[in-house]
Amino acid sequence: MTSRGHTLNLMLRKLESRAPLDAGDRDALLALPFRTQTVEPAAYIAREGERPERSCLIVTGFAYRHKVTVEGARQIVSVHIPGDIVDLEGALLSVADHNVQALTRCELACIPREAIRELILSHPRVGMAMWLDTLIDGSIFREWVVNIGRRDARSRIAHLLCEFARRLEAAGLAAQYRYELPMTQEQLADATGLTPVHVNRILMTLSRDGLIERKRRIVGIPDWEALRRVAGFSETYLHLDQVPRGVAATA
Amino acid sequence: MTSRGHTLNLMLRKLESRAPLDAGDRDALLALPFRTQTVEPAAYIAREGERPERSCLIVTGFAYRHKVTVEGARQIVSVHIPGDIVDLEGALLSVADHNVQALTRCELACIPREAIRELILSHPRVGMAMWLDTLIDGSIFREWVVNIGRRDARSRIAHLLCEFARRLEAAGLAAQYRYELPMTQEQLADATGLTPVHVNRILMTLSRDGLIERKRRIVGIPDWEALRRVAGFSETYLHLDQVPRGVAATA
DNA sequence: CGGACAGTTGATCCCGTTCAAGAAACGTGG
DNA sequence: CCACGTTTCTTGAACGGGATCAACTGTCCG
Repeated sequence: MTSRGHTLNLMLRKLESRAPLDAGDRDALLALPFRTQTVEPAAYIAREGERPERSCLIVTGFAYRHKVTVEGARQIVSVHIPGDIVDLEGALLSVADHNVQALTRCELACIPREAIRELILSHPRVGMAMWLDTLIDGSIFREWVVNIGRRDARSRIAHLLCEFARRLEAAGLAAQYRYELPMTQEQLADATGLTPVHVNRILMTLSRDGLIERKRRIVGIPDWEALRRVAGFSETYLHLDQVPRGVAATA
Repeated sequence: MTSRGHTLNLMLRKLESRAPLDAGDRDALLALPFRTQTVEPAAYIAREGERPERSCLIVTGFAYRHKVTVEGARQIVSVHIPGDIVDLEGALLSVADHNVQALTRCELACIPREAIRELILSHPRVGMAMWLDTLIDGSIFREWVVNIGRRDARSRIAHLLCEFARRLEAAGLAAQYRYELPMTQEQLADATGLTPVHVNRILMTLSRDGLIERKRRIVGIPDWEALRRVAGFSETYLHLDQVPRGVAATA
């Protein structure tokens, strides 16, 4: 009972930050059927080519999405943090076009795709919030295209670290530009389109230049403005400001 | 013949191919207020940082979305063809995170954001179709991240050419792997994260190897299977299976 | 006919890769 | 608690794909 409410509250808060919902929307959302599930690091949450049957809310832990080319090279296309809904595409697309894998041990709340479809048909404001969530996802993908396509290795890695800082902070999981990033350098390489060796060298120089501090996988940013400048980072694309306005909801 | 109904029929057909609509949905969609507009090549359709007030359906012509880094490098993040709805994010996001620019002369049908919001709240199935459209957009972005991050220049360009072939064919704008691609080599470079010079060299070798045929900006693919293999192309990510045949058959 | 822009080609350079090997850190099980 | 295999990180040396710089050749169009 309490755990039920608690778990989906995370999703409710996320969606409400994207678009205003009324009491009926909230109740319907919290009444969604779901199954909690704990997966180990590196476990697959979804596989390319499979027919998805559910969408997952990350309650705790980190996950990432990736694709593998025919030559066997892996590219990570996004990293997800607690509160994110991964595989929302599972609700509407008939076949998964990428893999979702756990980065750390994750607690997930899995919701059957039919339940989501019914919810958005009966409560269009919830659908609107989910759509908005997908739009923001898309915005982040676009920035990743720019990051990988047009920034050199140093800016590229700095940009990734800036993005995590702001997203984790917005989710209440980081403060004062210090956070845990549970990714190996190989995974960072796969996220930035570089090699692990080069990622290592760049991290070294960033540390040496006082732009970041590293203790194991804790990242600290002593001078945000300096790192931001190196990265060419501007957080507009994260749409964190998404103030609920305009879409009138009667509470 | 640019009657009201005719123009929006293109959008109706697009959305109907993504999710089933009923008669009421159709009528409401066709009753959307819109303004047709013709823009010249290179004209801006939307600008980063602006507050979007409308979304645009491309009736004829090509357009692309891009971002510019602080160092001035440009990255094209997507290319759009007739029937595509660009800037659907304009309906929900409060600030545009990228530019949209015309590639050729374009006829657009511009719909005010408020009208779209009202439509999806009153007709959730339409909202669902638009959401699905956004999800497929996202899938294409992911593939671009992989393309730019993990494929070498030759595969990268081959992949882009394969993608255009399939998308244009699905829209009824290409047949037998022959189509017009109204992009300069500089724009191809900006789309693939390469330099114009290198794009030129790669196109040369692709021609020399009989993988493509070029006459001005007409691209022909004499041996689809061969180019597909060079590109490592698999069309799952385009989710064309959700699209019935002949979507753009404006007979 | 001339000016502008797109495409082509050559020469050279450099950022990031590749290959290789050692050093930490991290579990395990004894 | 330590011994030990495994993964991750680190560093060096050499290579190469694509960038850069620069010049030339169409081709379109007024």
